[in-house]
Amino acid sequence: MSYEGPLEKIDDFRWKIPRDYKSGMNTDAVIYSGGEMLQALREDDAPEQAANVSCLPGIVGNSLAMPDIHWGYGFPIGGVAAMDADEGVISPGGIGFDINCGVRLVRTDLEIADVQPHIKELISTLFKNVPSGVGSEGLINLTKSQIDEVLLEGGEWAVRNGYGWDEDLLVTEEEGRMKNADPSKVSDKSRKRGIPQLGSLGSGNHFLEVDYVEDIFDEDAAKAFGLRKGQITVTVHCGSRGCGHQIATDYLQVMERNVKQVGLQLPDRQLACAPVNSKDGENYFKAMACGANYAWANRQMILHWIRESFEECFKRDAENMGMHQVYDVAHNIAKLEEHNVDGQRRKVYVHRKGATRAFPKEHPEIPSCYSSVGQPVLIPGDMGHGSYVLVGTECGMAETFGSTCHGAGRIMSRSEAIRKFTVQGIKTNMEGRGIFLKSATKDGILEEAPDAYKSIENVIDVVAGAGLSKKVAKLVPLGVMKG
DNA sequence: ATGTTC
Repeated sequence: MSYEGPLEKIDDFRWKIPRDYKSGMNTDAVIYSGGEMLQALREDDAPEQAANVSCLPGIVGNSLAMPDIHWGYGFPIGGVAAMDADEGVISPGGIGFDINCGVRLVRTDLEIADVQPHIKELISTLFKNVPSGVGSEGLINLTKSQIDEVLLEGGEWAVRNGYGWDEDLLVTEEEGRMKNADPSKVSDKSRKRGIPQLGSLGSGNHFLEVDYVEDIFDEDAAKAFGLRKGQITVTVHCGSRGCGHQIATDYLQVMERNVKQVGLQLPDRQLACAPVNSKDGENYFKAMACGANYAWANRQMILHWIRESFEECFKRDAENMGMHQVYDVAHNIAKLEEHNVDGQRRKVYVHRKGATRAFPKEHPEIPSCYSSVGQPVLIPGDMGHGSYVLVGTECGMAETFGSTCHGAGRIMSRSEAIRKFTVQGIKTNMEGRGIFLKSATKDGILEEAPDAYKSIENVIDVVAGAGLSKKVAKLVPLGVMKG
């Protein structure tokens, strides 16, 4: 599938699909892209999906898409859409199946020379301590009342039960707990899938990575985030496992029924939605919050095992190694937020699907320790080329409801990658560049081959060039554990 | 992403 419609150049980084492109569009769609990514942009149907999103009732501002846009369920992955808090809709397809898929970054006081000689042992220890892979199960047995506590309290539950430090919550989006969560809106099927999987990494593009800080671009922000050149950091990328997936599946069914009942005309049935103030809409938002809380508890537990693994390997306390969390941010979520729109202050439900919140300095919802510089934004690249730390800007707040990209974005399907690459080829290539790789499965490596992804540099150049966020640091892997 | 087509 490819996109044949209009893509009007606004400037080097902004491309518009005007609202007269097709009937039913309420606003323009604006895609942030540029350079060699423009070719790939037209090669799948994602721009059409960005146009479709503008047909949803109550959309505020433009339908937006980040440079790592690619085809997704209903909404494009890389999409951002704000819906009016009184007259808008909420749509599970605008959040994604993996509710609160996100990234957590931990810093250390260790240097490359401390870790490089032990990287195989360290990755193997992480592998032993953090369950991973398709259908992977955690190391604890929750009761039904405990899973409800997890859904209600998120990261707070994990810290209260000994997984991590109180300070971790202060540097987690929403402090690790969405307050509107209501476990009674989550199905038993979702609980059943969630119970055994809490505290596991999962599969696909989820990973755990030991990196070093290769470069610093913004000294002030890096200093506030506790980052400096040559330092070892750890990144974890995962989400809400089968629990969030089931919540999305359950409510897509509910909302498809709703769309049919009220006779809402949509260009794609995968845009199934319900008014934010309807019972269905409210129930989904409460259940989505539970899925988000599950993911924060999950990443919190994994952080605990990361600290334990370092302690095991280096025979020092995590505190002594300075293993403080820098931040944890979601990139598949909807949030009720206040934004300035055409000079007016408005409450909107911001859908971010494969898009990362990026609030600027002095925003009341970011941790006070980062208030003078802005919110840390964590962008994983492919497993061979590392990740970026960015910081939110006023421009992003004004143009994209405080949002930016979420990663490199695939350019090759999983099946094509499995056909095209070999495990030995990928491993040899990565080891040649000093990166040790360990995975639960052979296909896990093949599907995530670095060359199956767009260049993270190109994606970052667009969001930085457009001013949606600012580069702070580049992290390069020494060791990768694939789910 | 996902008990990878309940």
